[in-house]
Amino acid sequence: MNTMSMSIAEVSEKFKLTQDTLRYYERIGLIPPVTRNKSGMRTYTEEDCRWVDFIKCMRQSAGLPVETLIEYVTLSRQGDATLETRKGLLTEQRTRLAGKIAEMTDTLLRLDDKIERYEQTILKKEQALRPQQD
Amino acid sequence: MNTMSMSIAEVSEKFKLTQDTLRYYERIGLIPPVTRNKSGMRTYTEEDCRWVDFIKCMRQSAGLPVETLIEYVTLSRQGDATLETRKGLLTEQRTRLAGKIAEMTDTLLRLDDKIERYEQTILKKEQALRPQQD
DNA sequence: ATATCGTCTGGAGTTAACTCCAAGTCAAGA
DNA sequence: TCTTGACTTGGAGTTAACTCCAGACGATAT
Repeated sequence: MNTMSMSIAEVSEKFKLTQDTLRYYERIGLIPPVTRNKSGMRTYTEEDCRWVDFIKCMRQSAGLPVETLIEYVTLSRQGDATLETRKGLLTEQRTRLAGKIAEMTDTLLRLDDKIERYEQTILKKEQALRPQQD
Repeated sequence: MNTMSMSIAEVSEKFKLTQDTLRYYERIGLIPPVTRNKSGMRTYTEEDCRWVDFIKCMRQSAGLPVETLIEYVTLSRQGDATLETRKGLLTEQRTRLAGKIAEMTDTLLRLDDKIERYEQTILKKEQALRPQQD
């Protein structure tokens, strides 16, 4: 079921995060408290899912530390007074991320170079092994 | 001193890795054994430094796990017979890295979007606070 | 000769981020 | 009513990658 609300098993499946990780994230305040049913079980609303998605993305792709994200979530729960602060936080992380991407792009070129040199070396080896042909 | 060989203090300074990390990397085989002087101290040759530089780059920028790099270094020390294997290993990591960069670029756009929305929200708030001025 | 400094080693300790587990609750089916 | 299965909690355990430390050694300065 996608509309209304999802069990922890469904959310785990959908976002490829273990149930343990989902509970852990909530426990440490990395995502806001998830909606519960009368027997205390988590029933993720769409809003809850958006948080899971956002946090997963910021952790796994952007690589932001858990602590920074807890700070962001805490600010969010304090309402409009923290809008500027939150924007500042995201902007700073955006800058970091852009820097990291640039650095990784350099590294990619360096790797390409190294691989290219391997190709040359291997080619030379092969030629040395059949000196009489062609 | 840059030509000939450098002490661990100099290498640490140059590559911004602590002496402990340099010794650790060598101990676990992440860089090949470093040249020593008669009293047993490390005296990094240019070749040693190139290893440090490469490994630092692959760890910190490409984010390759230590284990993978140990494998690469081990292969390197086995000579030309492992050229193909090493090239394959690097090629695989290149693909991973390219994927990661693509993913992070998506995330960057997503962050930009979110920041943009913050800007809109903040602007609206400001307008609401001074209703009489045009 | 002695003190200081930079370095050495082996091993223990730390940190971040999960990951696992035991014991308990709740709802549904046999 | 009993069992089964999905879920709950608090807390302990794990993993990767360092990071720190104590005790020893060798070269140089006093």
